Amino acid sequence: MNVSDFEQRRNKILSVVIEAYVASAVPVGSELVARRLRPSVSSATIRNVMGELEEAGLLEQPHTSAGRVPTDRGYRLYVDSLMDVPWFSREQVMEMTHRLHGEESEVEQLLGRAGGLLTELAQQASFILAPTVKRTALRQIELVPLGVRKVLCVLIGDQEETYASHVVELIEPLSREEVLALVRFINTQLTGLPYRDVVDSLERRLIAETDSFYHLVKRSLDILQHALSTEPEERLLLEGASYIVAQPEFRRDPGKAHRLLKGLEDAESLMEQVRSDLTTDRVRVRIGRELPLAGYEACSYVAAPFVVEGRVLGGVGVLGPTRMDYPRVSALVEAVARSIASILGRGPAA
Amino acid sequence: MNVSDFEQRRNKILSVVIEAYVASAVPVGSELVARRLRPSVSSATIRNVMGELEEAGLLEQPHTSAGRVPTDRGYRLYVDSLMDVPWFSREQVMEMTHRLHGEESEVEQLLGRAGGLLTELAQQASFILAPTVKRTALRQIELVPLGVRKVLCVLIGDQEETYASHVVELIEPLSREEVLALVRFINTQLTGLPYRDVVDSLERRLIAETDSFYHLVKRSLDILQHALSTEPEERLLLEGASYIVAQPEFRRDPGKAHRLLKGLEDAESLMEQVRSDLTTDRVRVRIGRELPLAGYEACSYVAAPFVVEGRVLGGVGVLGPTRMDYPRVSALVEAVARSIASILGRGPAA
DNA sequence: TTTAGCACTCTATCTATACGAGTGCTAATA
DNA sequence: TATTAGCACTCGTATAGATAGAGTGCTAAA
Repeated sequence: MNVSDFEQRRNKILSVVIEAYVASAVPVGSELVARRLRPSVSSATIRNVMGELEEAGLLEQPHTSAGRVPTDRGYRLYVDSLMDVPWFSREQVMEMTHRLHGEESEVEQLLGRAGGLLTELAQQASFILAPTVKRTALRQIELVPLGVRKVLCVLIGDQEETYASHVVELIEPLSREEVLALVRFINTQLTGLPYRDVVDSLERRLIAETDSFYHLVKRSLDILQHALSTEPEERLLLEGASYIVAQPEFRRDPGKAHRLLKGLEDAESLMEQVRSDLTTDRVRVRIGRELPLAGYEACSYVAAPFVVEGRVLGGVGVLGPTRMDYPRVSALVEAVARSIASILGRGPAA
Repeated sequence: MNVSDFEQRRNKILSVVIEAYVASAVPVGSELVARRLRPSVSSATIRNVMGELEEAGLLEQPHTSAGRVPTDRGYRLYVDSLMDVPWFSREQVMEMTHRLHGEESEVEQLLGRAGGLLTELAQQASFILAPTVKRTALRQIELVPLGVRKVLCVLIGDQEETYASHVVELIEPLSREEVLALVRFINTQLTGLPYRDVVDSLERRLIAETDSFYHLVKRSLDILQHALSTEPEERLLLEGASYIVAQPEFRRDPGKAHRLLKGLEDAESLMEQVRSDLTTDRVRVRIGRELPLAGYEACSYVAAPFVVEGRVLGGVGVLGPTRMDYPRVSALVEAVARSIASILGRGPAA
């Protein structure tokens, strides 16, 4: 038996342990692994190998006389090189896409359905990182006067259906004519500018200009600054928190569940993490301690971006205990992300 | 001792039991009650009275040799006639109002802060029933063309800062001129109409009219129908789900927690319930089985509407186990509701 | 009417014990 | 040299019995 054969068997055994543990949530013993292994081997041999796997830091024992449980590193190896991600059939993908199309074709509703679908199919909590105007570029704005000192500022982004409205209170009254002038000014001078840079750009102009534009720039700045300051960079739609509590690991230790839910309440930090993970067009898996967020100690997520015309518009993901069916969930998350991308890409619900 | 004295003592004892149980989450025995009672009585007497209270269905024993626990009916009597709701000092109210005012003055942010405040002070989950355009009357609409067959429909309500935007896909292209005509038509012909009636009204006109208006009515109907169909009647902002899991009753029985979180996911039914409870300007308390919602078996909520100029704009509430500090939570919920109302009433953040 | 006293009930806790799952090691085996 | 049968050992879990303690309801006396 050469080295490669050795490796292969080790890996196979690791996979069996992980898959059995994922299915049962109970530490896996050598006997069970031996029974599952294709070329029949004795449990004693398995024990030796499992000992090695433990020394390698891929498995661990809850206590001396228990079976083995995968470590974060064990899952990592499995996810990176061992698991095979199932393929969904054309029909299944069609079915999913069909379910994502629904009565209402707005992006908001589409993402809501996607969350529901993920949660239902994965039987886990799911999250969706939804695009907001603020990450796009200014395509158009509209001002709707609501009173002399109050105006609704409608921001429209250059990507599919990104828009937002914000009420802005003004110190100085704003006349009808001024509104028209402002809209014209902004829609001619600032289009194409990323929303994030709009305020900076206006501030710079304010310093430079002293001419007749000054007033326009000043007022635009006032309004856009306020409108943009209340607009979040992203939104996180979370669904299926109840599934967290239902998992055996969290039932056994309600404190763990509490900490996770507590952590989830600070959506900000999860968003940050997910965003930084979704820069490429790939499924990302974060396992246990790889997630440096308070409360997520025993959790993993699988996330994938939806990419339209080369741009990452947002992402979807499934969140659960480290004991997660990574192959299945990965396939699921990727399929849903692709479905969303294809729906968004093809524009209006066909 | 006359009948009234009897009653008074019974009630006093019920109150003591409830307050002790709320504080400790442990069944309350006669000894403890005797020690707390002002005019010193023996535990034997208390036992007799507690026996009566049990017969009356206000207390119950988890098992023969345990102390007593309040029933839903016991809490109900306590809430209706026995508890005294604490008063917040002027300073405390100011402090709260101050915390509700924040950097951002939009209603959305205000309500978000209110939820955070409630959750933090009550150490329980809180919810907020937020007003939407759909429950107000049409004050103005604006149409922003996003493409030849796509338009952003901005709905503005006749109440403080109620508005919404929806993208509407059109079958037929829409020209600039048509947009102007439509906006003019809607903003002159339909203002003041409750949004709920807008579609009906247009449909009736569609049947009646065959003249030149027909086209306008038809297209308005198309757009408004789509825009309104995706607009919810209400929104429910839920916060502090983690506190639910932290409560001892739910820690002991994770299944209960799971059922409640599951129930919470269907925000629709909770909204319905809360809305129907908040028709008057009063704090409403729902105790245990009085909430006919699946999953809420061992839960109560305390809710209060925020009322501006005689109209119920929305509501706030605290949700937790039936073992809740009703006096404190009631005071809290009412104070927050009033604060919100006063901020909304006085218009822009003063 | 109240209360001291007491027997009774039931749970929670502890201990002891047995059980069994799973391990690691050793020695025999192919 | 790799594998495996065998076995002693460990340790968690399940079971049962004993104990303590909290709280009750009842009775009889004050």
